[in-house]
Amino acid sequence: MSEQAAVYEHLSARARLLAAANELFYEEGLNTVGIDRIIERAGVAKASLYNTFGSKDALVHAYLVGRHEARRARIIARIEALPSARARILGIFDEMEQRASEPGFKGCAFVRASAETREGSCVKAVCEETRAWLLDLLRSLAKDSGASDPEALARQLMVLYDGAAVAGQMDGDANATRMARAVAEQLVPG
Amino acid sequence: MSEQAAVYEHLSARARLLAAANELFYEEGLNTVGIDRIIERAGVAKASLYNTFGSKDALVHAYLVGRHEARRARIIARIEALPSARARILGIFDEMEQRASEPGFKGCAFVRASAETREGSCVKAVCEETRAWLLDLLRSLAKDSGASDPEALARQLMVLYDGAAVAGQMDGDANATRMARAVAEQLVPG
DNA sequence: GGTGTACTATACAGATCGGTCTAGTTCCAG
DNA sequence: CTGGAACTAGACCGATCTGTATAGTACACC
Repeated sequence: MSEQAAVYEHLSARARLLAAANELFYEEGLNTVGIDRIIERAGVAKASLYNTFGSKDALVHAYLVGRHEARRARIIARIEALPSARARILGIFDEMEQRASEPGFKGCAFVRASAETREGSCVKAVCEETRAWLLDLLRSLAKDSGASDPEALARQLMVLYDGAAVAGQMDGDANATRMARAVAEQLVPG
Repeated sequence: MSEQAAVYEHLSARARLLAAANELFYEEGLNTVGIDRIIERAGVAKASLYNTFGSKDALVHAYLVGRHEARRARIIARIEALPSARARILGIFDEMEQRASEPGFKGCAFVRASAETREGSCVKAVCEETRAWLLDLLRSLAKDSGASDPEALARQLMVLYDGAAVAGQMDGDANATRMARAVAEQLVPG
């Protein structure tokens, strides 16, 4: 068992594999990281990976589903107590700023994943799901905010959100998220 | 020579390799596409690739440098005749909208490339170069536009630009570029 | 005609890829 | 005590990867 693997000591093989995939796939890319690197970091036998997930593709899928659920949970936890639609919208950007400030932030996992998969991949479906969820949330909040054109506002906020993540990925700082938030403040009424 | 390769008929081996790399790397990713696929589409012998570029990494680098120069040329050609800083800023978004409307648009090549390379790669340098160029351009235009805080405006426009490209990549339409342009219209004075 | 350059075709090397298989260990439940 | 589930270690498979080496072709220039 590697040094890295010791961190996951008490977890099941499945959880350890997901934790390792979560780090390696996100940091270095789906195709750059091989099965061997993952099982080494997870401290798990190769047979366990194939018993649990069946294939690398399935592990990739599980990794992305986990990312989607984690982000959803973080955003909801962040904004649920906020008093207004406007505050909740800005809270979404605050949540990203927090993540972008942490070391190891590399942008949106779904954008990264979709950059290295062909058209018909199962990755695409998860990406669409998570984007649809976020757009729905923004649309709902835009409506509640009293915007004159909630649909357009939601899409503009989505562009800002995506742009902040990419700029964070490429430039390695959280400044872009503050810029995006500043623009959002101007766009959202109230 | 494959069917695809016939397109590049009159070009040198170097140009054909770059053209093939430009399609395949962009569409499917740096690590997904192997040398064999590239030389097949280029209709070129493997030895020619290694005589010309020396390694796959060097081909990747040349591909990205070509992308950078092509984009710079397109943007400059698009905005040079425009009458004001404001028009030139919006022209940058118009240029992207045009590209995003073409079939096969998959977002920013540099974002895609950086999503599948480790930290210390030579890809990083080209990405920084092209981003620095665009940010400089936006900063200069923001200053000329008479904005009260040109630096902040430039960075906000950069977020919008990045976001538009990503949304185009993920959603497969040019609508996001129009949304980004609409926000830019609000931000730039005049 | 002869020489060099640019190129092609293809076999090959060594590493690594995803994935399978066997054999053995640990440990809890009946 | 026994059986089964969960897991480990590692050999192994065929395919594919980047890169090299060999041998030969087409053509321009002197």
